[in-house]
Amino acid sequence: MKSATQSALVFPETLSPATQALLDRADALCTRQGARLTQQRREILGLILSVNAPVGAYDLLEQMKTPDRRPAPPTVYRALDFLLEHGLIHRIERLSAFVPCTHLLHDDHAAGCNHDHDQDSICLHTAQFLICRSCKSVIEITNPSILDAVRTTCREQGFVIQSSSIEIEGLCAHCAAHRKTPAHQH
Amino acid sequence: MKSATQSALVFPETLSPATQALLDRADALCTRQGARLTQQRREILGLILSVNAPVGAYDLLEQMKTPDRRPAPPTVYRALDFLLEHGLIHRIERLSAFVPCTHLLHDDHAAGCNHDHDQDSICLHTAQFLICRSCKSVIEITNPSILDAVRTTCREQGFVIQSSSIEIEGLCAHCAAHRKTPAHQH
DNA sequence: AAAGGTATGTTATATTATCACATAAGCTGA
DNA sequence: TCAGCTTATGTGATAATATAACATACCTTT
Repeated sequence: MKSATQSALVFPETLSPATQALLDRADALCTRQGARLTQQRREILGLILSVNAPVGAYDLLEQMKTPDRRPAPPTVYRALDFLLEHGLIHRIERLSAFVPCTHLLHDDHAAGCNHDHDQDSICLHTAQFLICRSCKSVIEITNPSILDAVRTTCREQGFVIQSSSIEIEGLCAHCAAHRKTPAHQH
Repeated sequence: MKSATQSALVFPETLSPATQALLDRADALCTRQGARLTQQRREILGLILSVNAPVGAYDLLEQMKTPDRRPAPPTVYRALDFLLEHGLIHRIERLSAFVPCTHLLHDDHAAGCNHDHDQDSICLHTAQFLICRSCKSVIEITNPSILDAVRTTCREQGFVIQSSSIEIEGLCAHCAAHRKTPAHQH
């Protein structure tokens, strides 16, 4: 009776060249920030990058096990903390799971900033997620108008943002289209 | 060695008349929705209302214990699920804790709608929280422009919102003012 | 090599949440 | 009223997520 979660995540045997390239990029970003993307952190980021879904800490832990090595939870959590702090991944609160930051994947100016902001130098690295309850997909969106509205409100209140999460659960376009529309109520 | 959390929440011995009034109001709201605010649910909502802070499930559990009665976790979680479904409380994901919905406390039109929305009949009962890391205060804000921005984005994407949470962590105005402003970095 | 910071290993345990199954309580219609 | 249904609760066990505390290793600078 394994204690692993029942989630059917598929981890590839080996990392794709594309993933390797992203890891190299992440490495460069860390270096630029005076931080070290150690082998272990790199491994864990690699696992997160190579699964097309949010991954739980214990999924990672399972995946890291070999006959030789049985890492304990702190190993994973420490790496996750590092990756979070350096803006390489996000935690999705509602799922207690982790995904790569889209900026690492797509942006050209990726993580130009250094992420320990205070005052009103809020960096755009704030995450917004659409979580589909049906197909479990999670997509990260970056909508400046949401962010602006949040910023404005905080400024009005004198509240200093350090981090924020915006998580929207529902049905993605695809799943919504493939369901009989349920009765409306109001 | 109690397993209770170390949080120093203060629960009053008895409920204030104001809290009682809110409970009656909640009761009426439930009735209107064809649901029953049973004695147990009422008790738990009462506890949440009477603490001026987010409360964890196990805090509630501790508080409910008497020499006669040792409720188990499902008792609390079932009541919390009910209260969430009926829009009487919110869960703060980042804290794994619960607070009353401000609409119950303040609004006149409180929870006029019935909360199992689909399609684009998104009800305003969506929560937005400012969480102070220093003093641990949590305030719920209701900013239509944030909500509008979220709604617009979702509509563009074809995403059907079922629920959402917006959680902003940082320093409240008071705490921000009482700190030496730390060095800026960018 | 010594010293100091950073990173990792390891054991134990804390904290949060759910499952599964039994019992009770409230509601409805004959 | 009571049989039968639905809803609510009790109870024991356990799952899933996360951290504390302390030891060891590793890396860099002197």
